[in-house]
Amino acid sequence: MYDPTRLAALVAVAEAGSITRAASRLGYTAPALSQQLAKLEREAGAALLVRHHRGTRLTAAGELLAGRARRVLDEMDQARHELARLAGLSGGRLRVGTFVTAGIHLLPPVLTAFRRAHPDVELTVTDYEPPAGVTAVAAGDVDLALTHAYEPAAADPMPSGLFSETLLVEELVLVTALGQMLSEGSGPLPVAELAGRPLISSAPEHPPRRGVERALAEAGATPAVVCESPGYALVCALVSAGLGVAVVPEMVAEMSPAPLAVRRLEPAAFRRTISVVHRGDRNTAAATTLMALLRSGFGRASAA
Amino acid sequence: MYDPTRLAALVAVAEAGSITRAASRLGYTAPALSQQLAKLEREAGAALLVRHHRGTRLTAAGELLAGRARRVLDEMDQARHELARLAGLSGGRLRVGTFVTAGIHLLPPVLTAFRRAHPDVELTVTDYEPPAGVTAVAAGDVDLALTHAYEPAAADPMPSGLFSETLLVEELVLVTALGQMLSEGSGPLPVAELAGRPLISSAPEHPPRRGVERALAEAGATPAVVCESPGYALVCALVSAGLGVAVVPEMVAEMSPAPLAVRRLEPAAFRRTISVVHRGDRNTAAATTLMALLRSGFGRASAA
DNA sequence: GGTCTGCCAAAAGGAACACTTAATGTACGA
DNA sequence: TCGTACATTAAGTGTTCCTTTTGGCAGACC
Repeated sequence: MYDPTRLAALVAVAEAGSITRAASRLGYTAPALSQQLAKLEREAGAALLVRHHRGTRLTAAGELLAGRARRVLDEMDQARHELARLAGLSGGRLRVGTFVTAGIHLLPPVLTAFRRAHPDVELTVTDYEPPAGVTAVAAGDVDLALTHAYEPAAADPMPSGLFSETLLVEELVLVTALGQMLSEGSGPLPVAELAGRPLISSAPEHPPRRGVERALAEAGATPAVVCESPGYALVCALVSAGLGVAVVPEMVAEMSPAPLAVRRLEPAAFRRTISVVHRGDRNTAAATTLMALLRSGFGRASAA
Repeated sequence: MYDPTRLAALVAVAEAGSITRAASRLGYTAPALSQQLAKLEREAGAALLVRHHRGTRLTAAGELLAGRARRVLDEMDQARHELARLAGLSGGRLRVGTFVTAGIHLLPPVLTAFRRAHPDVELTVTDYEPPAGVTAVAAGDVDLALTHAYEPAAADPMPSGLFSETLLVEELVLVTALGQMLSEGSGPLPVAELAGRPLISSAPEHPPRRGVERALAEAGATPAVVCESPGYALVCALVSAGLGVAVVPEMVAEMSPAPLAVRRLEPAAFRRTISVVHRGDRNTAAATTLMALLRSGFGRASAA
């Protein structure tokens, strides 16, 4: 059972004439390819390459295996195309709406997987802050959209003909600058402890988070800075710089490029739900496929 | 690029009718196969399997991919056979002589690799304690033989028509029962410290180790038990039981099933060289191939 | 002759992957 | 209601693979 990646490496060397060139053409470093080819030679039980001082050629055995390799790679390519055609995806397009955070942290691996399986589907990603995503699906501007809803808050009803499926529920956690963690212990922090703390908040009248901001105000947190920017990049940067604390989704806290200290809150009253809005029976095949990937993809994300 | 192992799993499920049966037929557990198939489905971007309550069937997409998979696996099989034929190995045989320790610790992974590449070569492994291995190659009883030579000792000259290639040089180290390590420190132990220690030794007149035993006697070690058994399994067992200390090859000390404390000696005068004895130009193709595997295989063994 | 350049290989460290066992879920038949 | 058969989920462990760094080697060039 030869690893097709290694077979592709062999073919690439045959065509490029050197390991280094083949590696850069495939997007690897030269040592990586050298190791893989050495393993392939061991597995094949024969010398496949002749190392020249001006490149690398294939031996007779190498040419033979490269020939079979081309056929193997061809079969796999055909399989991919056939599967795409069977799924009715070939040549179609897929338009995804997403809010900023999901677009940064969640969507990329899923879209990568989709693209690998269906390279000829035209992909479009558009940024919509909720509830604009729902509107976009309703208007037919996108095939599906990722949205979020915060608790405590009232859930907006779905327009008729649209459906919402929950992908992930995550807690909101407290983030502070490193070394500024409030009080002792590592367990959940009572919300009351936020009283008097300078709070970096989203716009209080920003619909999705309205309930959260009000609850924080009731706990006695002191508004320090109000961020009007979509997403949490700015909030995290300000918190990391020591301007105050903030309550953000767990995923944001963990993936933040700025260093942050993270702490859960008690009681765990703050949550956000990430959902995908779609058209149900009227979904395109591409949309259905992406939704399947979203489901398993988010399963992995929550496990990590 | 579909992993051929996963493709084989899909074919196996198609033929077995259930994941559990396919798994046991392939030598895996059911969860392993289930996970691999789930990944294949994600990669393919389509549902391949229909989970019944009485087994698992393939969907149309699954059947399609399974068909391509059969062809891919076929190509790989053909490639293997062609490579074997090209190497002149098909239907041949390979007889290997080895001393006990190498047969236990070094040869198995190399033979496994050889067998995978050339399943139709008839393999024979025979146990020869040096210098009988050289004689066996000279007599044509085996195609090649692994032998060892200890230092200090005189190297026997090769009979004409035979050649010896060094594969590995390893130090001899001191082993004791756990908790009985002599003196302090973790650096190399001066040989003089062995004076008066009870020594588990190989037969003093056993040719390969004669020089080693004599040097240990000169250092003042007290013979406690003399082992006449080939290999070091018995020596290690006695040492581990606390009957005395011993000086054994590093590889033996590290791979011993009985728990042992290991310490290097100073000066590092004791070594053994593991070589392969062969016929040079008159080697069979199979022998040449195995020697290539031995070279890279021992490279890995020394790295581990 | 000495230096530079291009190419390949070895070593070490970190991230990802695949396997295992154990536990959970689900439909069917007695 | 229980027992069986099948599949999945979860958690832990070992291996694999890729990257960076380093070293060696042959020809080109000054």
